[in-house]
Amino acid sequence: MRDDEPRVIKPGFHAEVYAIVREIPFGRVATYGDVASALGAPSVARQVGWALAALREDDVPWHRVVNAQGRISARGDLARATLQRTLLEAEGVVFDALGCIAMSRYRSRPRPRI
DNA sequence: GGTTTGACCATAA
DNA sequence: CTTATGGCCAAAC
Repeated sequence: MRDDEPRVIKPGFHAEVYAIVREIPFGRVATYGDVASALGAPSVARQVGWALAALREDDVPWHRVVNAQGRISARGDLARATLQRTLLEAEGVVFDALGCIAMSRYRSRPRPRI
């Protein structure tokens, strides 16, 4: 094990986040706020993003999580943003000319975990 | 311990 | 359209 990288020793919050994200159906998306709400804390959207940024597992469909505008939020990481879009399109999710997803169609409300 | 940061959100200008 | 601001809270430093 390497300890030169941030690693989750004792998954607490992130484990919950990952559990929610894993529940998002194929071809559907959820917002950071939706995931946060499913955790019972609508205001922890930032931490959801933080948790996904720290994600190192490959069994979590992180690409199905977008921001409230239906756009990809990868900040400076362009490679990740491109990958996310590619993965979503592979699931049949369509982006418009502005790079937005029609949330009214694809949005999925995660089942509350509380 | 306090401070900073962040894949957010809503609102205002 | 862009930029700014306040709020939120976990993790990293």
